[in-house]
Amino acid sequence: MANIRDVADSAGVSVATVSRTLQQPERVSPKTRNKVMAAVQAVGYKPNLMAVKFRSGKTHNLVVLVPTVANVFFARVISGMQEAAAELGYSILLANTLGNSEIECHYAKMVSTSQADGLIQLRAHNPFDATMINDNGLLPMVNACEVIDDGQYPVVSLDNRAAAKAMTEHLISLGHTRIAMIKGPNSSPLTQERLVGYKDALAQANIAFDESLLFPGDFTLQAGYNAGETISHLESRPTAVFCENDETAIGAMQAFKQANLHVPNDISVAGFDDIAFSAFVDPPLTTIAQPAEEFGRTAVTLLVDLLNGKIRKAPKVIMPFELIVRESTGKALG
Amino acid sequence: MANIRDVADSAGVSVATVSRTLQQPERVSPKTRNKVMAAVQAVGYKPNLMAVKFRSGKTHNLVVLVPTVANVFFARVISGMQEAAAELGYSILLANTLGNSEIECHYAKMVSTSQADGLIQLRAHNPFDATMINDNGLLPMVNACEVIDDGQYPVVSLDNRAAAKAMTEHLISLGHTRIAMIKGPNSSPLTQERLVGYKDALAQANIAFDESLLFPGDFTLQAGYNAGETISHLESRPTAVFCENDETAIGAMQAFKQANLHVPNDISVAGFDDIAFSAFVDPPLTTIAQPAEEFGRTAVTLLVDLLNGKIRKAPKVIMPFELIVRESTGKALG
DNA sequence: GCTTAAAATGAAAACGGTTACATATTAATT
DNA sequence: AATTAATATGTAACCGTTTTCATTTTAAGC
Repeated sequence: MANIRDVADSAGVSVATVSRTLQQPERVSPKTRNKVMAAVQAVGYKPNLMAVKFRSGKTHNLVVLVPTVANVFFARVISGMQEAAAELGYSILLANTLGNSEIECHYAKMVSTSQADGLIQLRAHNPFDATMINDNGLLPMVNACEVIDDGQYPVVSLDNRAAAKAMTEHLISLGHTRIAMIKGPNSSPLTQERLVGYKDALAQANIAFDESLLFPGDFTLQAGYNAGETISHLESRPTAVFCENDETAIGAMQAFKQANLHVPNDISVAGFDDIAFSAFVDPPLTTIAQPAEEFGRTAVTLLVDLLNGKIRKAPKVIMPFELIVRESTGKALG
Repeated sequence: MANIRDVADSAGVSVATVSRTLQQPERVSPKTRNKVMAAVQAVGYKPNLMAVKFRSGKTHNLVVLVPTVANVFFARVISGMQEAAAELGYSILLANTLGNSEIECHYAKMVSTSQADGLIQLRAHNPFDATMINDNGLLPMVNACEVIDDGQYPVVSLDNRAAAKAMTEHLISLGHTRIAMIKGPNSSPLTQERLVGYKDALAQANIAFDESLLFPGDFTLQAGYNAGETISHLESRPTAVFCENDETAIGAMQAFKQANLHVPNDISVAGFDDIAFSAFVDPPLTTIAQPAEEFGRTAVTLLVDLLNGKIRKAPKVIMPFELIVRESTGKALG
């Protein structure tokens, strides 16, 4: 592989001149510039970017910790990250952590070992351990979607409480009073927030909160199906079910259909996230749209700002949500 | 940040000894080994992996070109890659290329500029251009899922022709003779192969191939929906539709329902891929299961073998498929 | 205890760039 | 034409490792 010295020799100039020609062409005379460019072509020179990154101390890599890349919502977020990163000249190193702290820690080390400049975490968990503390304080991280809100790191999130409240209000406005909720994993703060929003709406409508209408889940189709089955066979069935994500809702709807319950006549179902599938299930799912790609873009932008020292205090960005009413929710009958 | 020299000073040894202690501990005496280890702890040393990679010439990064990370099937493939890569000590650099050759080319450059050791391409397209040719021939690449079968690069794929034939035979065995096909993008060889398999089965059953039963698609829910709508309003409707992936099938089913067609009584629907959603739609989708994660694992393993010079001739790995019969396909009525 | 082989360690070069500083060249000013 | 300023180029140090080769220390053999 030809290196910069080969180019210098071929062009009859010094390596410094070659480097300058490639980095800041305006600093070298047109004549030598041409000579150098020709030599680059002639010897087939490709700068060794590993050397560049090493020398400059900037890798232009960003590590992204994703609980599951197979999650459709995260896939959209990642897509947005890729775009923004490409525009800003960064590459994304994607880690599929399965929510495992050890795996997270492993990838987080890439930041402390100079393999990546910063990290984006999509789970409410600090992936750094004591051995990774930097001399000058915190390692550069941005926390998105699922967030730990301790003011240390920039955060980009949704007002999950308000969104859950809006959805619950929608169900209440349709006449529902027995509204079940299929939750996400308890470990996720997001789940807690949405629960609070749900309670807010109930309280506001003077509906007593009923613990027995809460069902466990983990954001998967299967968990939604399982909870849906349980709900189907309840003696006093709720008339509406609010699911903490769309996969859960789709799984639950499937269980209802197999139990011969009609959605929404027998039971209304609402989701959260507005993944692509939600508009194509039967009936199309009422849900909360989140600007997933924008989450990704914003997280990357914040992180790059952080790396460039453009951020003093950790900002907290709240993204807008939108209630999407489709056909899976309807008037409470009976 | 403490470097290897700080450790050497702190331990009172040379940098060479520190390096050896960390790389090949057996080559240094137990006494100094302890001294060095203690010094590493004391100064909080973390090797700069950028420097290591630069020096060693091995980045242990693999670039993966994915047309869309948001595609559920690819998400599973990526998941398998991550696993295998982690086991082998490699990192995955994921590029969301949107099937755009320029973006692919941009990321492919990472290999020729020593930012990554090799590349995995999930699309049937050579991402390298003339400027990226290596002195010693081809750049290390493995082609998976959608493949160009020119014998230059290792390949891991499905026998798409056989799989499509199996599915078509299944439909024929249910009494269907007018079987429509909603295709993938024409640019994909995979689409052509599946079409051939479909024709194979028709020919074998002495059913004339009818060009008018072919509908265009691009693997998205929306394309499936659009084709489904068209099919619904056909004067002489087919009794079965074979879709080239599950998203397409789910989109089409939705269109059929909205046209008041019952699946499978009025029309049978079959998909391809067996994504998670397929078991949770109504009715559950008959499809071809592909070992997606295994595709990813195999691709990574092949690439690493290639990098280690363990491969002489480009191997061609054919993964097994499985026909999954669920409730979206049924006997042809009338 | 002396010689020799083996093991442990250190000094310094190398990897491929960037960049501060010194020097040479050109242009501008009088 | 001489002086000065601006521009262009070259020299060499540097980034943090690994690794070759030389040297020192330790162990083994007699």
